[in-house]
Amino acid sequence: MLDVKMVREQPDRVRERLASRGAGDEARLDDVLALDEERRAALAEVESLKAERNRSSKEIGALMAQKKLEEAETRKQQVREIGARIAALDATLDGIETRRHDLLSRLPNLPHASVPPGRTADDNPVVREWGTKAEFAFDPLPHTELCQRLRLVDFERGTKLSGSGFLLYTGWGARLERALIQFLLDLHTREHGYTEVSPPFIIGRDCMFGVGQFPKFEDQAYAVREGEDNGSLGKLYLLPTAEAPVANIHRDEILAEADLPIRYAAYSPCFRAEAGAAGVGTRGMIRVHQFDKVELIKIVRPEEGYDELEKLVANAERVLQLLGLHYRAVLLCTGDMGFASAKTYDLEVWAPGQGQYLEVSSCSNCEDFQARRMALRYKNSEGRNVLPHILNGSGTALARLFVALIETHQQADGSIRIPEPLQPFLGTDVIRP
RNA sequence: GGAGAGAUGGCUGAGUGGUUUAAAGCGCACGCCUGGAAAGCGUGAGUGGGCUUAUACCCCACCGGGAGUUCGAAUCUCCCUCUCUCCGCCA
Repeated sequence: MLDVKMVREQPDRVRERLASRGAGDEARLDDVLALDEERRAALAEVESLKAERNRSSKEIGALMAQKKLEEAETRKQQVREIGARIAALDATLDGIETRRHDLLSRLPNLPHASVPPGRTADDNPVVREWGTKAEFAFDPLPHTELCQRLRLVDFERGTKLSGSGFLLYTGWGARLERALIQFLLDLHTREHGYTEVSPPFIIGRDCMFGVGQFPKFEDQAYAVREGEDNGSLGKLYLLPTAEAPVANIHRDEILAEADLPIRYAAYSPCFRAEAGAAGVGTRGMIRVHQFDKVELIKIVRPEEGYDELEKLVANAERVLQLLGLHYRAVLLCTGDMGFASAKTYDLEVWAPGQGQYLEVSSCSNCEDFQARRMALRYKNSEGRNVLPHILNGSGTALARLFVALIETHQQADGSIRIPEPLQPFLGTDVIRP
């Protein structure tokens, strides 16, 4: 959520930054400003009436103590009228505040000044490349073929169980998935200084609102029904990313400055309805309704936000380097960024069997956008409450990493060579048919 | 799932309709005292919003959340959530 005071004081800058996203959000800015103005006018009026009522009620108490009952009755009648006006104004004010909050909560974050202008993913500059595209003396197979030959994933039966977009990992495939999760968690906790947390996979609305998933992207979430028909549908949701619960761990708290920076690493499955994306790139494991991910979350002082973002990206890149996977880092342009983010790097790993790069990590600094939504603050050395920057990054998403891994390290005999750092976790150096 | 008890500031805990602008204690910060400390004494200290150059003053709201009664609600009524104890069920 944007700071209303900032919107009020720098409307032109806010308008320009919103416009740079190219989603037309700046069109709603005038409504926000008008509602804000209305709110403050109504607030001034109702507050002065309340002050008057408070004074009068106190006087009535004094009159009654002095047994001046008739005078007290007269005053009561007067205050009753004030009360009626307050009730009416409060109702008006409530409507204004609801509309203002709703509008404001649907406005995306402002892109940081260092974010390149652009409209689509084609405008994202590549900021870094590591390794080179794997060369093969044979025709590399796509992961779907590899999975079937090595019995790593049973696509048909996954679909039988839960519909398209759900995977049944089998044998070495299931074991590889588990090994990757453990490899990632150990890497980030032992070498990168993150504290491991394991959050609930079913979460409340407040978590979804806090990170900016709700109210705008409600149709993307799976809602959970508790029991048969007790009306609880919609209160709880399957998490779309561990970012949602983990970033909210300290919601509605005032941390000490010494608590920062906070760094969490969390494994979770991620559930995404992908409404409207049916039939687009749905083959195999590239786009699915459920995938595993290790997510990294940081809560830091604003002055350290962007240094921490660079470190976060480096932590995610380390994963791909250790697994010997060629990748590139791109900086998302203004038009391609997510709702809550002020600046985002994506890591795209090369998948030889696909002949394309796959997004396996997205690392963002959301600045204070989420902290404001969830009322997360820390007390600084001057005793003021400050909104920290909240960062999130995939470290990394698994189904696609799995794809890049087996496609990159496939060998002529149909086996998969396992990169050395992963071998202790999997218990083998090669997966054979 | 059933029965009971409870939710007040950083913590403990008083307050059951009006000087409560929420007592008191502990803890905290600063000052005095001291060679230094402890003790003692004094002062201060919550969150959000409005006004404002202001993190000054003043005003509004906040005693788990929401609705209601009243001139006036921490206090009375209703609903919800959560915590604790006991019972049942259960990986």
